[in-house]
Amino acid sequence: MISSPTHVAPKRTRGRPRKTEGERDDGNRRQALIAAAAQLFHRKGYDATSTREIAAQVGMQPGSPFYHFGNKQDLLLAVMVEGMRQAAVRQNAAIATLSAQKTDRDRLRVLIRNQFDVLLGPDSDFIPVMLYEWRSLSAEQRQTITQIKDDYEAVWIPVLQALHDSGQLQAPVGLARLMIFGALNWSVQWYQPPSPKTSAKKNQRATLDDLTEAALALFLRDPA
Amino acid sequence: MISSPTHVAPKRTRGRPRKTEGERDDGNRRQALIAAAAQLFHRKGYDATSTREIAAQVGMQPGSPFYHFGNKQDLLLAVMVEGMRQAAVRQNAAIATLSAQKTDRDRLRVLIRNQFDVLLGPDSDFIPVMLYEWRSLSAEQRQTITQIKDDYEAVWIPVLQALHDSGQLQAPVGLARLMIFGALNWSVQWYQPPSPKTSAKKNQRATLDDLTEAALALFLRDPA
DNA sequence: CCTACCGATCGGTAGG
DNA sequence: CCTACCGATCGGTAGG
Repeated sequence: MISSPTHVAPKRTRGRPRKTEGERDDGNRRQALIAAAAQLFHRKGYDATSTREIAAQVGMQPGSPFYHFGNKQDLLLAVMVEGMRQAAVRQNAAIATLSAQKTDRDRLRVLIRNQFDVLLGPDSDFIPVMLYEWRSLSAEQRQTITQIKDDYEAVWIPVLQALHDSGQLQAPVGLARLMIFGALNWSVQWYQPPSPKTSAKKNQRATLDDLTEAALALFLRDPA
Repeated sequence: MISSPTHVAPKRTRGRPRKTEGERDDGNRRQALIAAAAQLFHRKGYDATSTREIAAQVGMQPGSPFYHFGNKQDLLLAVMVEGMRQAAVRQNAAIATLSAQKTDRDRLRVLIRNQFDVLLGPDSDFIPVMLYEWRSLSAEQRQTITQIKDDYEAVWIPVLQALHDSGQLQAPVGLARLMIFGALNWSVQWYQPPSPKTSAKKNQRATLDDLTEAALALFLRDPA
């Protein structure tokens, strides 16, 4: 076997960060761009973030993101699609763990808790970008996201309907769903996680579990 | 009395729109800039709106807004301050009309209804800009808005506390307030007013009164 | 993916 | 408030 140049095992300590030669590089840089974009779009907003900043964050040159994405808008769409993919995976997993004898209230608890996790937990840059940069998408791109989001939210409908039928949820299901999502999604604007250092102190901030129980207490009545 | 030049009553049909000569012009152009900025910031976002567009909308030259405002950020702040001023005026007026024998539920209804009006009613560009362009303010400007907003929201606290004490509101008052505002504020993202033409038709959209009743049904239990 | 580059736009200013 | 202007930045591209 003729040794190819890639066998030389070059010790590159200079230059941009690159995958070791044997590694499959397929979507790796692309994923890095999406993650960097999500973080910057979340922190500074879409319009206020330059493609140069995103490139710099992953060690690329200013023009290089356009090798992976046709334009800046496509990168924004990729962030949102990736976020919804993760959210749906988590939501499906959370639902799957529910045993049959759980109550509808338990089901809603799981959905709400997962939503807070997606909004405020680790790796939670993607969904806030989707929620707050919707306006920057093209009409066609919005359709794409709308479809994905509708699928995600559809899981909530039967749970809310069951709660409505049993009298635990009084508002019309359609408006209730919109307002509940609003109450949860808005937490991105004000929630600050409890600092681990002062965890023993008195001025503890609310945990995601606290938020979940507060939401349930706010929306649901006791079962009849 | 010597006739001053302003008495000539010049018939200007050319040139930029100007106030008739006798009129006091003090903050008039400034107010026009604020209103135009509010509309454009609401529709396109702060970063995506150029000061040139704002100037054009009120018939000014590209550099002229900077005669009224030191920079673009100051104009954004002015939009928000004006919005909060209007919202506070309306809220105070709404509260003042409440007779003493009204229930706490009635009080909350009035507050929620006013909030929907401020968010979705006529001249409702200002508050959405405040809610969704917060990030674009400087740290100092945020303090200014925070104080005004705290005053506005303070009115809600005793009402929510009373409802909590009587068992109609079960969630902790602090978190309940944040989530209720979230549910209401989020309506900016999805609400579309009923079209007047098809008002007799079947596919009616919700009115602001509908939203208010749905919100009350969602948050409150029947009094004990 | 880098190099080198461009046209367009933008916030803001000097001077009247 | 207009005229005239500037420096900076930005999204994006050609060619390798």
